[in-house]
This record gives sequence, structure tokens and C-alpha cells, in this order.
Amino acid sequence: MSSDLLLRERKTLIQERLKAKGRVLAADLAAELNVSEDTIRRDLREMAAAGLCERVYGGALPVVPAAHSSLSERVAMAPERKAMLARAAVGLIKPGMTVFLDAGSTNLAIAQLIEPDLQVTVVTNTPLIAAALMEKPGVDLILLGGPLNRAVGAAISARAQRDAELLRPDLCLLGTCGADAEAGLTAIYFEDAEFKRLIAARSRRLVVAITSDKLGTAAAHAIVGIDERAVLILEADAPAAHRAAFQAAGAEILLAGGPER
Amino acid sequence: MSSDLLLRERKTLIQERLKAKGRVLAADLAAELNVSEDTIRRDLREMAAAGLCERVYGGALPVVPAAHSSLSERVAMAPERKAMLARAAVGLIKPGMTVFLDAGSTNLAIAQLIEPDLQVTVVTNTPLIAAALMEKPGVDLILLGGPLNRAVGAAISARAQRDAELLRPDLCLLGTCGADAEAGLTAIYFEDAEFKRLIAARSRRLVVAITSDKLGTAAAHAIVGIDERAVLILEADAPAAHRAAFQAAGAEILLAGGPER
DNA sequence: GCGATTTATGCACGTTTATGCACGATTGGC
DNA sequence: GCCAATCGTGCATAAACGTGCATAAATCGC
Repeated sequence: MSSDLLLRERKTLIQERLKAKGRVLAADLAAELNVSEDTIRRDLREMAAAGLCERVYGGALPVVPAAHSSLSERVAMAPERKAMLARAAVGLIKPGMTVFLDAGSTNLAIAQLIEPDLQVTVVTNTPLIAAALMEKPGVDLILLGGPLNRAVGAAISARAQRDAELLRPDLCLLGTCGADAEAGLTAIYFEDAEFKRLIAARSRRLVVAITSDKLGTAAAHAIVGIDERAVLILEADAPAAHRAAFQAAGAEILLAGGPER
Repeated sequence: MSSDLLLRERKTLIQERLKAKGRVLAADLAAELNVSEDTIRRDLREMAAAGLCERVYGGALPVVPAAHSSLSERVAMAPERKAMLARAAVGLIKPGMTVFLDAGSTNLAIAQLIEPDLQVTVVTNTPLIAAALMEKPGVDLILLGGPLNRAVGAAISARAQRDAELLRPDLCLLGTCGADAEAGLTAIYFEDAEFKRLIAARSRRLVVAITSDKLGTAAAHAIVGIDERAVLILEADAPAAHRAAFQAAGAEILLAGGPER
């Protein structure tokens, strides 16, 4: 015998390591825990069989829950650019705030990047976002209910709207389908636009993360115009013309991904 | 005799040691308490049977209250047995029905197994389940909202309860923490039990999928007794004694996993 | 009080479990 | 297509395990 940890303790520790670092290496674990690599491999194999991790060559990775969904498919599109926007957006969320997190793949990315121990109240109408936030102990989570709109992936019915009317979020992280200095923010679906308009109107501050492909486009239904209350998060390489137009309309512009790390 | 401690005292001491250090080793305890390892092992076995600790090779660990493990962690436990139960449960869901899907890892498995094109209305209070069902085009999804209980992973607040009062589901797929013919179905948390009791009372039919480890156990808070309205789905190898007791109480029993494939 | 019964303990036995090692197969970078 | 790192499997071993049994103390019934 060479270890001083019980089997179960070792596995628990590996899980924590997995959760904290996002991956583990068999060789490292063996050295650190003072057991042979064979033992570690056995552990990882068993954990993988139990669905606690994913075995890969050299170590293991956390299992990704709910890996497939139309929303999370959209998340998979241009993930690094969305993550960049999300990182900038997360910076605007301060302890003690009440934040509304709207539907949308960028907002899901934001939810995933929130610090686990950040003390905030998050209200959302999107089950997937709620599921992501459930893992964060610091977050007080409130869900808007009612019938779910499949296309949007969120609750935006009259019911959800009535509930939203009771809110006064400090921050509203809005998803948008189009963003144009003149047309303002727009959405594809009428009911979705209605909901967004309502919650946007009730929020102290409006934050919209916009991937460059949406700049200068307008969808069928208006949400709100661009004005002083809005903070637009753009990619660093967003065309200057759009940036200027938004600024002229009064919005605050935040560039994402510039001075990272 | 070699000890100078009464059995009870010894067990209490072991528990304190467990709580203080987070683990105990059989050999250490034997040496320290001046009894044979056999005796210590017996103690630990009995304590484990009473739910006071978790037996592991070499010693014992404190029980992790199910509260401490999040829903997504619970999902990973005994997944194939849950899937077996889930398969049986899914068979009870017929087109046109309105079904309530309660929180719980087994119910999440059920949600994942629902036929994508099955025409049903599902009501749930669990974001993770809602997210899983969003992929199924046939499913009309209604979400119960309000503050989310982190331990349960679902909306069970007064708000959700009020919403639940408006429902009359054809089927209620209930999650349970304990199932005993006498004590009935029980839950760990008061508010959770309250919610379950409410929705169960309003449902035409009650379906409960129960992994064998929950048989004969009772948690702190009662949900409902076992009666004619209940359909219990048990694993094929569930002890006959429990099956008979449930049947005597009037429940219909469904065995999962028998004629599979 | 005194035999009968239960309870707690230790011991001897065979069994199971956790682990490391040897060896051949697989993987992935180059 | 080669090479080293990594992997899985079979095997050996020691520690830990459970069980049946014996013994001694404690408890009970009368």
C-alpha cells in the first residue's frame, strides 16, 4: 500500500479536481496522490462507467450535461467569439445586483461564465440558462414560467410577461436578432419582441452583446431603440461605422476581447 | 473483554471522530479504542445500515446528505437502472395526455426517453427537465416558475404551488426520496414534500419510479400514502416482500427491465 | 438468587477488494 | 509509417472483509 487516502476519497478528490480545472491528467494524479498510474486509470475508468467523467487519452474530462439542444447547437456556433462577448458582459454584473438574463445563446454563454460564488439574483425565462446557473451556489435563481416557446427556447407567453411586470432588474442582458442604429434592436418573433420590449422597459440598465454578423440588420419586430440606457458589447473588430452610429444614438459601447488575459 | 467503553459510547465516539476528521480508519479505531478490528467493523456496518456513515474499504466516511449533491450529480448515479425504470414509465404516457413531471434524476431520465414526436403536454417545475424536453417537437411544454430551490433543483415555492393548483394532470410522475408501504412516499425537504403532496393530490394517476435503494426507507416529510391511485415502477429484482406490501396497500406494481430489448 | 436468554466481543476461516507489476495492444504526434 | 506515451488485461499479493462459532458479560424471567 502506498496511498493514505481511501478509495472513495480519492475519487471524490478527482471529481473536485475535474470540476475546478476542467480536466485531469492520469500521470499528475498518480504523482500527487502517491499511487500508481494503473490505479488512477482504474479510477477514471470506473468513474467514466458511472457517467462521472469522460475518459480521454492521458486523463479525463468533465462530462458535459445536456450536450445537445437546439439552443446549445447555436451556442456551438462561433463559441470563442461569443465567449469573448460573454466575458465582457459578465464584468458588468456586480455583487448584490438583480439581473434579468434573456434567452439567447450569447446569454447562455454569459450564464456559464458567471463566477460560482458571485452573490447575485438572476431572473431568467430560459430553462437552459436556469439549468446552467443551478450549479452556482452564489446565485439566487428565479424562473419565469408558463408555456415555453420552442423557437425561442424560453417562456415568453402572456403569463411570463405578467410576471415580468413585477420585476425591476438592475441589469437586463437582452438577446437580440438584429441591431441597427436606426431600427434599434429587433427580434424575429412578435411575441418574443413583445416580451423583450417589456422587460427592457422595466430595467434600469440594458446590456446587449452583439456578434458582428448582426450589426446593421433588422428583424421583423422592434424591441427598443438605441439610447442612453443601452450598453452595447461589440466584438473588437466591429466596423467603426456601426460603432459611431450607435454612439451617436447615445449608447455606451464596450469592446470585447481586446486586452484579454 | 478489552474495552472499557460501552457499545453506545464507542459508536458515539466514532461518529464524533467522523464529523471532526471527515473519515475514520478501522485499524486506527481498533487500536485507539482497544478492541479488535472485527468489533469496529461490526460497529461501522451497523452505523452504515442505520444511515449514520458510509462504509468504504478501510474505514468509513460521513454520509453526504442527498442535499449536498446537486441534481446533475445525482443523475450520474446508477444511470442504467434509472434508464430501465424510465423506459417502463415512458410506456404509461399516451398521446393527448397532460403529464406533470416532477423533479428528480429518474424523472430526468424519463424526459430524455420520451418519443420526440409523442403528442403530449408536459408540465414541469424543473429547468433541467424542461431543457431536455425542448428537443421534442411533439411535446407542449409548460414551466412552473418562481424561485428555484437549489437542493431540489426545481421551483417548489409558494408561487409554484399556486400555479400547480390550477392543474389537473392525467398523470403525475412523482420523484420520491423514500418509499415504504407503511410510511408511504416521503421527501427530505419540507417544502418539496408540500409541493409533491399538492400536485399528487390534483393528479388523476400517480406514477412513481423507485430504485431499489429507496425501498423500505422513509425520509422526514410525508408526501402521500400508497393506495389504489398509485402505480409503482420497481426494478425487476426488487425484494418480493416490498412488492407484496405495496400491492396489499392497493398499488399497482410495474416491474422494469424484465422483457427488454 | 439462579438458570435461561440475549448481547457484545474475539478468533479462525475462507472470500473479496485494492493495488502494483508485467506484457502486449492502442493511440497520437510527427 | 515510426516511436514513445498511454492504455487494458491478466496475475499476484496483502490488506480488509464477512461469517460462523465460542465465550463471557449483562439482562431477564420467575
